[in-house]
Amino acid sequence: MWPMKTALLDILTQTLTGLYRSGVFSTDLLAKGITPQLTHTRDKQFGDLTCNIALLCAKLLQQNPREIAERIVEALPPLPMVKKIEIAGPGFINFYMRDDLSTQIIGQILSQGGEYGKSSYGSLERVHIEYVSANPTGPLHVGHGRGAAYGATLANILKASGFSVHSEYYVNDAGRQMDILAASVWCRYNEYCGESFPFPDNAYQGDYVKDIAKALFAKTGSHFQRKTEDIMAALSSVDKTNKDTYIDALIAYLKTTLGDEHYRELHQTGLNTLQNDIKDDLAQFGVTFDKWFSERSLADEGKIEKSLQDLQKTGYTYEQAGALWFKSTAFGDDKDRVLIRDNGQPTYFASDVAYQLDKYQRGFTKLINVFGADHHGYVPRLRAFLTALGKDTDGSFFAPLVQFAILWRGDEKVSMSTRSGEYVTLRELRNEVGNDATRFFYVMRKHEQHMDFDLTLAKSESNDNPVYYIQYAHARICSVKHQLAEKGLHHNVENGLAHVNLLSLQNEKDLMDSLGRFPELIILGAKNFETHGIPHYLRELASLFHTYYNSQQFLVDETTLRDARLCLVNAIQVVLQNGLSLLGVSAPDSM
RNA sequence: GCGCCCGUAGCUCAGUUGGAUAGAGUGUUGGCCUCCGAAGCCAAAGGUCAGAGGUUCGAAUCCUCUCGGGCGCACCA
Repeated sequence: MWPMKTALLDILTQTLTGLYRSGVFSTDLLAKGITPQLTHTRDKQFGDLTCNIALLCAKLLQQNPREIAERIVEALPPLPMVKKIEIAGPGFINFYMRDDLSTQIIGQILSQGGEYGKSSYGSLERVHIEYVSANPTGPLHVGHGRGAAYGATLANILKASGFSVHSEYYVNDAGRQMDILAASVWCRYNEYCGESFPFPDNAYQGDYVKDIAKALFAKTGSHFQRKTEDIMAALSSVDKTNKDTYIDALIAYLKTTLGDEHYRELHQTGLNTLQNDIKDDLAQFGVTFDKWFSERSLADEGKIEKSLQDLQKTGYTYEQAGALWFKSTAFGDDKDRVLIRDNGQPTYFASDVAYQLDKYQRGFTKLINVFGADHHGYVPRLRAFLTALGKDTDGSFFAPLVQFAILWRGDEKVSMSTRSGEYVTLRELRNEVGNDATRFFYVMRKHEQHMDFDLTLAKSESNDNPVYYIQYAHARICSVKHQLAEKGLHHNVENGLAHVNLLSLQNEKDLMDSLGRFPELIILGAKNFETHGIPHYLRELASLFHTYYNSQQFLVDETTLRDARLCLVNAIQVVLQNGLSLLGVSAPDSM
């Protein structure tokens, strides 16, 4: 159906131009930005495809919409794919497509197989997609999981739509949070050595910190140990009621007492352990990246300095109180932002400026930054500097926000706090619910929609999860094929394809219609950066199949009808597989 | 206080970018296995699209306000 639809749309567009040139229409609609649109009808009494262009331009042309529709229909060239055209209601133009058109889709799907659904819509445009990018200061939690599932699925959708996609995880391996992690590891390590120095409130509380400390001790012995009284003495002048200054003082003390080399080793141990853990976790979740991009490498390679120079050339920077500021308010941000702190250290924002510019310099023409919704306040300042540097003038920068998955344990909301270490990890969720259900569940909701994730329901009644419904349809198809072989029968595909016209039941027509919509569904997802259309579509397709299965026997005695039905069933299987594959969900033969 | 996201069936969510009678799942009620897998199918019931204005041929969708929920507002990342 899809190639026909675009072809018909082209013809409609040409017809409108023709009507303007020949003076029938007083206005060039296309020049006014009014373009025809073809949509699938919800009700078959209105045909297969419908166009509302006459209604849209009625005011502009100062004509009755039905009259306009008539002019358009009269001007259309002969359309071999169309059975009937009707003008209905206030002025809709309804197209009834030829019946054999929809049956052709079966042959197309069977010949394309795993390629069916893919298109060249993206024209191999180079897209950079960054997602997850969680700080390596602890294991991924269920909030990160949603971003991971969304980003990976979106990347798949973009690839299938003909974009050249490069995916990246930005590793925040520099900055204060990593120092706090290092300090946290060291405190646990020192405890392990037998010291009784109190663990700071705002250090990372999770048990994984203890594991890292233990491993560090096993590897290095008590080399990093410091006596409690020595630490107390060193920190005696620090205000212990202010958590932030206290932990910063502790970090400064560690850097001094351990020396550069050993501090780096401590720092690196925490980083490596957690990053590997995250990498492993995501790989098991079916989420992999083309590149893990190190924040620290930007500073090491002088890219921060370079991009700040570029930014300074724009004139939108200034110095105040010893710090370098970016005048982001000139571009709609709430307040100006610090680039270089008064202590000479670049901020996270400065790194990100360099990172985003680096993406452009690597030749990407479309940048997608998947953010957690709690970072939405960060987007205006990113847009601000891109605007200042003349990037994103063509709307090449996107920042889809993924809302939180709010966890519920029965009626109780699960509180999430990274610092306190009280949160459900992605790994726990995967182990209890399963990868398939987890991935499916995450992307079946619109990414900007808040999502309720009821753990007790997901765990105790996982059979109710819609992913099983779809997988069951696939397993049933496999089972039918198994039965076919057991009965000693053979599926003659050629014969079936030659007689797809036998598939004339309403249910069969609905199925073919649905199969034909798959490619444009993927493009729609790529256009809007939306993943939830695929799960909804697959559920609907599975539902149509289950209805079909219950109402008709596939393995009938009439060879030709059987061959034709099995062709349809095979086509359904292909689309189920292709669709599930986009979601990173398996299509099991049996369950 | 300011900004962003959201409010659709008892619950969880779709709604083809402003179109024709607002749809699914789940839950409730009642049916369907001598038959390719009952993790399935069929049917019934369930709505002032949070509320009030406005824009127009036409609004769940767009603009304003009100109410309610979530999240942000660092020289943290």
